[in-house]
Amino acid sequence: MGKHLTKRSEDYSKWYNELVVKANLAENSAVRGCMVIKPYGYAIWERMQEILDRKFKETGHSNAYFPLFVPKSLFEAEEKNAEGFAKECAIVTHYRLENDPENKGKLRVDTKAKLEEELIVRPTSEAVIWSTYKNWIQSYRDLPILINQWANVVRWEMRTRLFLRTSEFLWQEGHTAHESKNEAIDEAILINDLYADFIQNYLAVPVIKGLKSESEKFAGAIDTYCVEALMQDGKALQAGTSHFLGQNFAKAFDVKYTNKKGKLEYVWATSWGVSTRLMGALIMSHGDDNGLVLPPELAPYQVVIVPIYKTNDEHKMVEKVCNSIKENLIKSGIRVHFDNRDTLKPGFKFNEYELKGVPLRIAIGPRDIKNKIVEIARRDTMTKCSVKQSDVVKFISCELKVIQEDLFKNAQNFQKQNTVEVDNFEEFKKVIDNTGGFVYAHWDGTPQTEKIIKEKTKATIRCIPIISNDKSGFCVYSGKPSSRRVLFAKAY
RNA sequence: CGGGGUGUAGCGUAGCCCGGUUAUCGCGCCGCGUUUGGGACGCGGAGGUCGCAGGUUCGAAUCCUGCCACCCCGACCA
Repeated sequence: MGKHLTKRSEDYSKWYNELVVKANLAENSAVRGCMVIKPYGYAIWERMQEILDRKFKETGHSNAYFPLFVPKSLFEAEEKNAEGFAKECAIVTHYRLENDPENKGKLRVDTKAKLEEELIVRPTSEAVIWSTYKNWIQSYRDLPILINQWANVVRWEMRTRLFLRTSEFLWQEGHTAHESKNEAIDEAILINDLYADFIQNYLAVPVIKGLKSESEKFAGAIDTYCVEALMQDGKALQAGTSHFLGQNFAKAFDVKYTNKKGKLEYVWATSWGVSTRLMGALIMSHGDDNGLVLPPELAPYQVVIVPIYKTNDEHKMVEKVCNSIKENLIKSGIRVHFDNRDTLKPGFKFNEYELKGVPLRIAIGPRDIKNKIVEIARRDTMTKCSVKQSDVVKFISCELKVIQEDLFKNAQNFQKQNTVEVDNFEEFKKVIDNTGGFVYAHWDGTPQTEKIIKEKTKATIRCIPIISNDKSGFCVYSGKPSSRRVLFAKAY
């Protein structure tokens, strides 16, 4: 697989293989850039789903499911949205195959089965959802609608990249409808904050919250809020977005409600999402030369127990202690895996779980049993220590918290060390070209300047940060006045 | 779609320039035995449309033409 990866991700190929493989759908298939998510990789995604789902529900949202296919007429309704996604859509034009009389055993498209209206495979679900909401909303009493869906979407990207930009990806997309502008804006901000909290406290990846510039915002949005993370190679990754859609979709799909005064009004909307891209963020934030490093909050199993023995009798004895420790850990709510496979040597297992990023490893052999201790190894620091068997649960609960915090602190330090303020264009170019990272610079606020900077340096405005105590200054490129700095970086 | 490159076993590869027995090696896989506190070792074994199609030739993985797929750099993007 190595040869099919980019130069950079070749470094990661060792542990990509543990999580995910590039789909080999068919020989010479035109479907490119799809990925098969292996069980261990999927378990990580499930942890993300579990945590996010809980948070959505805590904030009043419910799950629902909408169709995969979007009739073209619906897709076209919101002009900017349609325009923005038009170039990356898969389109269903026929609904039947037939035997090919000239090519025995082969099938061909039945040209008689052409669809009246083409179906777009959803690149995002605003169109289907808003055409449905139209029928759900009549009165202010029907609002707000706070719905999330877990789904797959297809975006026919010209260039794909495992995790970060696959043709098909899994995500959640929230779509809400509100009575007032402010309520919708509050919702968009609430979710952006929720994403930041999730990514920082669970993935242990520090993010910068902000607003997208005019040219970077979502097609069809008034404002796009986002969280931006910095990867170890100095490139930025958009980790999540939350859009205030204004009344654009309500107008496009004619979604009106009667307010308390009996007057008809268009509803206000938001949409927001995070995707399997977050798994890429995880890999590129914490991974090291030995493989993946998972934050305990997210690890499918937080602890792995590896037994060590020579004889059958020793195996039985060790197994018994392992099982009892496993039970105790489970009782304390710790996710634990006891790897009792007897076809592999302990050393092999050590390496395997390091590759998989399991935060803590317990090794137990005859020697430990005699001394009533176990050996515990930390994945992130690669350090080992001995712990009394009676203290294992306490020690591990505590250590998991420490690892979670340390991972975040380390990533945060990295981000700080790779963030600079720059006041002239020469310096700006130098930083972007050499060290990469986040660059705070003044910008005159025009799309033209933004575009020129992108052309000259490949750096884009990642966001206009929400938190800023910046003084006014002069645009790093044009020298025109600027009220504040914005965040530039090369992005994935 | 523009520029560059690659395609040989499940994975990674040698061979290609300069055509010539049965296509190389490592990992992995299967069997037996010895091993087991940091990726074990020995012996034996299985596994190949050399990307596809055509051409040149007595003979093609190797040379030529076309096609396909993939990778890298651009435009696009979560």
